[in-house]
Amino acid sequence: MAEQLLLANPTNLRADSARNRSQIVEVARRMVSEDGSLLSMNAIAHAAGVGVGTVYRHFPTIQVLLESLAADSFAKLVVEARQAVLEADASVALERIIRTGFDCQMEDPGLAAVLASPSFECADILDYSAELFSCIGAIITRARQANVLRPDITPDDIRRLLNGLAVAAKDLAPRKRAQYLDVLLLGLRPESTITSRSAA
Amino acid sequence: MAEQLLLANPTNLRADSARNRSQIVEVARRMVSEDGSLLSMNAIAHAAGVGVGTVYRHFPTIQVLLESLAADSFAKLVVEARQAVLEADASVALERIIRTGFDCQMEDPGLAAVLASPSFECADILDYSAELFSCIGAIITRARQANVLRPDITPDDIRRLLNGLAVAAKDLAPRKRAQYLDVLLLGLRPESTITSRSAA
DNA sequence: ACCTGAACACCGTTCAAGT
DNA sequence: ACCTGAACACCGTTCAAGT
Repeated sequence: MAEQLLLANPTNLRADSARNRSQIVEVARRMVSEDGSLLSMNAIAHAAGVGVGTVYRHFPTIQVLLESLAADSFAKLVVEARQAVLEADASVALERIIRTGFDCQMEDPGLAAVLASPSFECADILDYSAELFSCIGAIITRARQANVLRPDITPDDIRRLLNGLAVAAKDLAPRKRAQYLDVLLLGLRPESTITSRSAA
Repeated sequence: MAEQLLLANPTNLRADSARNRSQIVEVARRMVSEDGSLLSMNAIAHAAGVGVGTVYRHFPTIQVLLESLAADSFAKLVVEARQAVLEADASVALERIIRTGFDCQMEDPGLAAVLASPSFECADILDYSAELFSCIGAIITRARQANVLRPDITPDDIRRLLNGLAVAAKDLAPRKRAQYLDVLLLGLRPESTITSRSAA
């Protein structure tokens, strides 16, 4: 009952198990950063000097592995989202949480992949997601009331649009990325608004 | 020398070859519409009652197969793009070509997949792409001069942003899709503009 | 010319057998 | 408890052998 399934960073592991686990994580992280995207359970096992079954023992599915690799980035995003909620100005809060979501995805493509997945399997990732959505919800409610956001936008819309923007901005220079983010931020403003902003 | 490689709709085929080819296309089209995305060469061959080698003879790679399936949609998009160029008003032309690009991708997810691919393999798809880019280029040049488009946007940006929007809008209701498109259209307008548009 | 399908090197995933 | 790796059912792709 008190057992926690699919925990990304379990504790109380046997010494060799913990060693294997960190080996696997290290190898997988290097593989995704090198190769771009595709990672294979068998290849990971081989590179980590471990049986395939050991990889599956720690990460019963590829989704779990991906979520585990992105857990730290996701936690960081949640921390930043909480700070955005505390922002006094509704418009600033909105821009900040969207900018943060975008930046975090650009820093860690693995996080972008996880945020794009239809559902989560790790318990802590589920928690992070709930927390993030709660922050987004609070901010866009305020933003709507302050008339700095289109009234038809939901937290899920923000998630989807950020995912789409991450796809569009993949492999582009920071300046281009900033332009794309600007396009989204401007487009999210309610209709019939005077937009006059200083160039970056 | 006069031989055309990787043609999507070759002519002058032997009778049985042509029959096989249309069988393969038919099966593949049904598979992508049913299953969503993944299609397997071996599965196609089996479902089409044909050897695997025959599938490879007609479509040397999956990319070629995908491009062949999307060729008609792509041609339609190019026709619409040409009409958008003829639009008198620069702003109307811009909105029209973007809307058309989005709508065509929504109608045929296979076209969206092809438009998202980093490079093309079929000769006619390359032609379509060049033509489409030419249309986009002409329109955004005009749009910039008319001050109805951010000056830093290139044709490739339009392509990327439309791809991203297609990802974001996947599986959503038409009304939501229209909202997302609105967000992009608004966001593409130059800064310091009064935006006052009637609700859809 | 075109077609066939066994064969190859890979996947993800499982599970009896070991320690 | 945990690990191993052969084994299974799949991939994409090739190519000798058939008609």
